[in-house]
Amino acid sequence: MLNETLKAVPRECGDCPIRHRAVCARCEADELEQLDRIKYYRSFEAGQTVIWAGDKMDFVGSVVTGIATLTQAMEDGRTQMVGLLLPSDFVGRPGRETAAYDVVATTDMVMCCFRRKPFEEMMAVTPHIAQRLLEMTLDELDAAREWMLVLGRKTAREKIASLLAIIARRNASLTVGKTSGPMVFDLPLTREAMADYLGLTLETVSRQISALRKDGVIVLEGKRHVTVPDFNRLMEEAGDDSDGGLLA
Amino acid sequence: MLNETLKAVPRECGDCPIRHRAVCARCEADELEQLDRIKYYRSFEAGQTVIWAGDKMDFVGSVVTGIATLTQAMEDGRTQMVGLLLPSDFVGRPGRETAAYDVVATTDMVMCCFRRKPFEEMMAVTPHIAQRLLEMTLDELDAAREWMLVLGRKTAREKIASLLAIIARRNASLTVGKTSGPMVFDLPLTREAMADYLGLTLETVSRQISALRKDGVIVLEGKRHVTVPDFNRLMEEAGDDSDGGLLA
DNA sequence: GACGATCTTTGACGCAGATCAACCTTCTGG
DNA sequence: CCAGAAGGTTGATCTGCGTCAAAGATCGTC
Repeated sequence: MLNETLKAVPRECGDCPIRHRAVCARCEADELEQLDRIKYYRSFEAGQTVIWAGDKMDFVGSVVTGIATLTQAMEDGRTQMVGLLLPSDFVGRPGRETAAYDVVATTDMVMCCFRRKPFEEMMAVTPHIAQRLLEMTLDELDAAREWMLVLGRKTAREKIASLLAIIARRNASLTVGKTSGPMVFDLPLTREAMADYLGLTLETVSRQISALRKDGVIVLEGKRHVTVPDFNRLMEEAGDDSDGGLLA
Repeated sequence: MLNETLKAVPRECGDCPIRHRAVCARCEADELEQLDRIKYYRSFEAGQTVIWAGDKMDFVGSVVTGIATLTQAMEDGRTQMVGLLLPSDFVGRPGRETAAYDVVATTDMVMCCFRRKPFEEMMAVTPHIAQRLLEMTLDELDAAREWMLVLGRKTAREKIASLLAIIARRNASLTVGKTSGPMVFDLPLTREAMADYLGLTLETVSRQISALRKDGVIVLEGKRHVTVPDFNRLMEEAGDDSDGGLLA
């Protein structure tokens, strides 16, 4: 059965939490109105599959709240996460009929969906949307390339530290101010999902998290609640130069 | 000193080999004329660095002929290739001042460059360019995600087979027709560059290529000239499903 | 309050691939 | 012709992480 969050769906663009970051960020009032006509909200529960790779996909959309993952699987069951979708991230590709990846909600999630055909038509005549989508896609490409370095060249410990740094930094970007001092956040992923993200096994993930805890790089309360007393220390463990990669 | 190829630079858009595939693919005659005013050709010799990560970059452009690589390096020297630039591929990011990655020519190469500022201005008023760039960026993102599966989850043998399959398929897409029968091509990369592409050491690359040769998956003449007698066999070795990923 | 389900941790062991090292081939330049 | 550099191959050994296995923690359900 649906919980409270899931039922509180219908919204106006005016008070949308991702209004200024999503694909519609640059739209004017009249453009929002047009979008409004082709949009609808969908809710997903944690663990629910949004779409399977290969399925027909007749919508595109934005994550409004919650987190989803993009994963690719081999026939023998090996899987690799290829995208982590946070609020404001875009799902689907204009001009493509079928989904290229499995999309799974890892937390309860709300999406703002647009019917694909009308969205494509609108994109063709609304530069604001295409421009914003280009910008977002370029950012994603940068993130994917950063991730390729992690997958290809980093040790297990560095991989875990990199993931923690990415999550910590993202949370910091939401919590304005608070430049220094310990960072605190909850891991939105299971150990298995982290393993799929990093190209590791869940056992190795568990071991390396334990090791980082033992070495004082992080403090754990329960399995998911993390405190990072010294972010620079974490960055060193991740093998990144101190200034830090500046991906969104 | 420059060789013949390098000196044969100046061209007209009319007889440009990448006219229909590059960022200018959708441009009309008048738009080409505009582009012509801000464009210039640059030649690079094999091994030459086009730009270093972090350097100021006041142009963007397309690879016309030859091959370049995009690589990312860690402080301790570990490097990961994050992009392989073939003719028609775009270099640089509108709106970004500095290069994010090292770009190195691996063969003699010619680029068609545009001064960045005028190009950005033109993009803002020329939907054809922005649309084509979006399309190309989405394709690159797909390729990057395919690559993430390779880096994160495939064995050394599968990685090599995957790389060979990608190169073979690309060559096939240029050589029209010829649907079946053995595929023949030259490796555009050294063993070390392949290692950087695949997150391996050059020794492992060498060993796995030897193993694939011994098992009859490929036939080698010299170090670089490869024949693939049975492409489906190669795909199996790559761990991909037989239909084959359909990235450009 | 016992049960199963899901997630997590930890240990023992083995192997794929890294590391270290030697040597071969090809090419360029003096 | 020889020297040196660059690219490549192959062998011996080491090790980080995967694999297999067992058990703890937390949760919701009957």
